[in-house]
Amino acid sequence: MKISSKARYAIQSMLQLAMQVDNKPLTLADLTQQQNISSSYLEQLLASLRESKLVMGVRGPGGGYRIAADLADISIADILMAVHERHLTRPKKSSYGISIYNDMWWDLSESIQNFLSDISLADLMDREDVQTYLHQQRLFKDMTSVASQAEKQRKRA
Amino acid sequence: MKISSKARYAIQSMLQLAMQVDNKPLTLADLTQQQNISSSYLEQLLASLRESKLVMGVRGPGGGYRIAADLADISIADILMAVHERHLTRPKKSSYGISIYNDMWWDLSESIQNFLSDISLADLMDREDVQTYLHQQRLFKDMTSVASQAEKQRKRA
DNA sequence: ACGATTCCCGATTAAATTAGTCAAGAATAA
DNA sequence: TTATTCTTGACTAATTTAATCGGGAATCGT
Repeated sequence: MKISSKARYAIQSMLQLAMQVDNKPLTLADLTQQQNISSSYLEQLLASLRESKLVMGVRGPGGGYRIAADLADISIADILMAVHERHLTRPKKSSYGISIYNDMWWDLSESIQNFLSDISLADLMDREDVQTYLHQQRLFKDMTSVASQAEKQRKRA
Repeated sequence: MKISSKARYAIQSMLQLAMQVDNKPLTLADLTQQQNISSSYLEQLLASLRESKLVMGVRGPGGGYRIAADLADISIADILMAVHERHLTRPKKSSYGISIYNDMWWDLSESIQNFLSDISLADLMDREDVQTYLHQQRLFKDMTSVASQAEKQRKRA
């Protein structure tokens, strides 16, 4: 099965953002480093994600992009729709003469849609290795925050 | 969710073929009439489907295309793979340094793949309205075959 | 064997989408 | 204020999708 690389970039970016401890922003540069893609192109994709209110941009030093909604409320379908706009919708039943093949097609297409709508970012993160990874990140963050506290103490003295 | 129109054409064609009573061949012209698409383009898609052994061509008058396997053995994933070749495969775990985002991506991608592999043409046809339609087609065919028998009788006399 | 039908094959072109690049501007933290 | 970082828009290149054309090969009915 081929999924467009556009979709892959978008989803991978969302995953990276989703995994940030405390939803701390990631810069475009941060995001681009993981995937090998030009930053200006990824920027365009992020713009789409922003328009769809899936991420938000934070300007200035320390800024970047962060997730703009609850992880359980963002589905794979949402992400795909955000980046490849222009999605067709099922014609009204009334438009007469629509063939049975057409009906079958739309049914299929809707079940794919539903499947993808059922997978949230939260679901994807609910895996053992991911959780372990996140746990480590948090530990690391605590350590460094303790260290910086100590540092401030030291300077003050 | 956007599915490429290439995929849509392929799936719709397969559906049309699948619904033929007695797997009687449909010509390119028959297939193109339902969808609005150029016949030469559809021909290219059918060539891919043929290479993947999903359909077979029958030349000469009365010929056309017909399904080349059991309907229960042809999945949506098979059809998609046939028309957009060039499908990536998950990198070996050994290639070191592969990120956790990458793992998550491939897991997702595999679950989509599995989902699509689980939907066969037979499944899609297992719907009440489709069955009713097929039933009517068969009745019609019986009627006309009886009529043509009668016709032959008449000529012979 | 002939003629009509229909798939088969290759090359070529056009349109659409995806991917990448560049440059100037606006917000913000330190 | 200055460095950082997103924002915006326009433009180009590469790739994929869609369409077109022409001739060839198999097969059916007569």
